[in-house]
Order: sequence, then structure tokens, then C-alpha cells
Amino acid sequence: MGRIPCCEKDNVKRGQWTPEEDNKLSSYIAQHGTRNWRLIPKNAGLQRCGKSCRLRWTNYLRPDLKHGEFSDLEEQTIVKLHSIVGNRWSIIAAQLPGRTDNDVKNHWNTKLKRKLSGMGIDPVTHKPFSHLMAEIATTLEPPQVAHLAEAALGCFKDEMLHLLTKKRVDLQLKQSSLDLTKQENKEIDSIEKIKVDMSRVIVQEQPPHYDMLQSNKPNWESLGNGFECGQSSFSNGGDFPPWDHQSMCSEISGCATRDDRLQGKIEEDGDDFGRGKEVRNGSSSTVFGSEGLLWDLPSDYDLMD
DNA sequence: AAACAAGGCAACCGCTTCACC
DNA sequence: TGGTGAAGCGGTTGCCTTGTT
Repeated sequence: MGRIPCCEKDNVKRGQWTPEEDNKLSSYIAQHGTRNWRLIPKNAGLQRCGKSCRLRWTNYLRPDLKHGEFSDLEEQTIVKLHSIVGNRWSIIAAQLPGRTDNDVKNHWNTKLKRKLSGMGIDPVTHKPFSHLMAEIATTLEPPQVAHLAEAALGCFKDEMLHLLTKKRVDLQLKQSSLDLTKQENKEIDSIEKIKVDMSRVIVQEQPPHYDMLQSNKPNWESLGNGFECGQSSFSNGGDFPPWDHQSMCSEISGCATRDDRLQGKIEEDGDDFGRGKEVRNGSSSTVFGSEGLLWDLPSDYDLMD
């Protein structure tokens, strides 16, 4: 049977929108609203597919959209919500007035994902990579655990050596020309120190994370004096892991999936979160409450560079 | 200055869900 | 109750800009 295509593909324009097209669409919608996207391009005098018009309007032309940089608060909100609902961009965008799901998705893929990885946190599970390794290790026999640890250290070592040797070459080139600044001398010292520390870790019989494998409450202090990455610092006194209770809550409760938890909250609030329609772009009531969010990260959970 | 790589984002694609008949 | 079109949604692509070599 098949479905009738929403438009004649041969007769529609594709690609970037021109200012004239934007004007036509905006003024038509200002007069007639957004009923029936199939008719809008025809009535507005546009050679575009209705779907294309809808996307252009919702993602770019709508007057209530924000177009600037994401604020720190917005970024933190995205990360927190992503840890709860995953890639449900419309739900996340609904909590950020003026942002679209496309905005949020792009920002996540281009910036936030990398930021989290750089902090040693897996952007999919929101758990530290080391913790994931420990989880995997619990399913293995001791000899396999040793191999796993070795492989993990090997990967880390290769990565670090690549970075360090690259940096080292750069600095040595400069050193030969005798124009090293104090700052650059400091960098060389730091790099040497890291190398020494790494070599210690690699030859240790037990990796510093070993105690994670031994008890339910790891000794976070054993990971060093906080877990630093750039200017982001995880130092919380060792009482709880720096990445928060929420990412751990599924395993602690042992049953609820992210959707289950979300659904529970939805029912509690009497809101319909089944699809994004009612909540899209934050125009309707929030299920996350006026104060913002259901779960709070520790104050040290700082994404900002 | 040119070539190349990487990042960022708008737009598209195709599947799913909703609403209506 | 099943069929159909419209709309929603997430993943992917492709182009433009910026940075690096």
C-alpha cells in the first residue's frame, strides 16, 4: 500500500534556507499559525516540503528561541537529565526554555560528551571509566581481572605516552632554541612527575582502584587527592564518589531503569511524558518542579572548564 | 598562502506515535 | 478495529567555519 510522500521530492527545494524564505514562512505563520504543515509551504509561496518548514520554524525561526551560548546552568541541567532519561532530547529540551531538542542534541554531541570523557566519566552511563572497569571485573575470575587491569593500564599508558611525548617534542624543540619561559619549564617538571607517578602505578602489584573490587564502598581517597582534570576538580573528602548517587541508584535499588524512574515521577506528578508533544520546549508544566531537578549532584560536580 | 583536519550546526531521513475516520 | 495522514523524535549527513600544519 505504502504511504503518500508528504511532498513531491522533485519540486521542492532543499538545503540552506534563504532570508527571503525565512521571511515568507515567518510572516505566514504570524498570520495563520502552524496548522497543517503540508499546506503551509504552498500557501506561503515556498518551494519547500512541509516537514522542512516545520523544522525550520521549530529549530530556528520561532521567536521564543535562544540562539546564544549554553549557560553553565543549562549544561549542568542537560548532563543531569541525560543521566536520567538518556538520549530523550525532547524531554531534556523541555526543561530548557528557548532551547530545541536539536540544539540540545548538537551541544551534547559536540561539547558535553567530550567534556565528560575528559573528566574520566563515561557519557553513556555517567559513571567513571574506572568504576565501569571495576564492574566488569566483578564478573571475571581473578586471572582475567589481572589481564583486564593490564589491558586498561596499557590503553591509558599508550594514550598518556602519546600525549606526553608529543608535548615533550614540542618543548624540546623550544628548549634547543633557548627560549623556554618559566611556565614551560614548569610544564616539563610536571610532565616528568606524571611519568614517574605513572610508572609507579604500572609496576604496583595492586592497582590503586583495587579496593573497589574488594568492597561495596570504595576508598575514593586512594585515587589520590581528588580527581582532577583541567580546572575541574573532584575532591569531596572521600565519603561518596564524585560522580554522584544518581548514576549509582539503579544498581543500589537494583531494579529501576532510567525510564522506570522517569515514569514513576511522571505518574507522581500526573503529567504526560509519553511523547514530547505536551512538554516540548518547556512551554508546558514541568515535571521536575520549580526548583529544577529531582537529583542533585555534589557541589564539586563541576563541568565547567 | 594553501591544504588539510576538526568542530559546529542546520537540515534531512526514516521510524514511531498520535489523532482521526 | 484497522487504515491513513500528520506530527514528533532521534540519528545521521553534509556544509561552512575555524584552526593547524
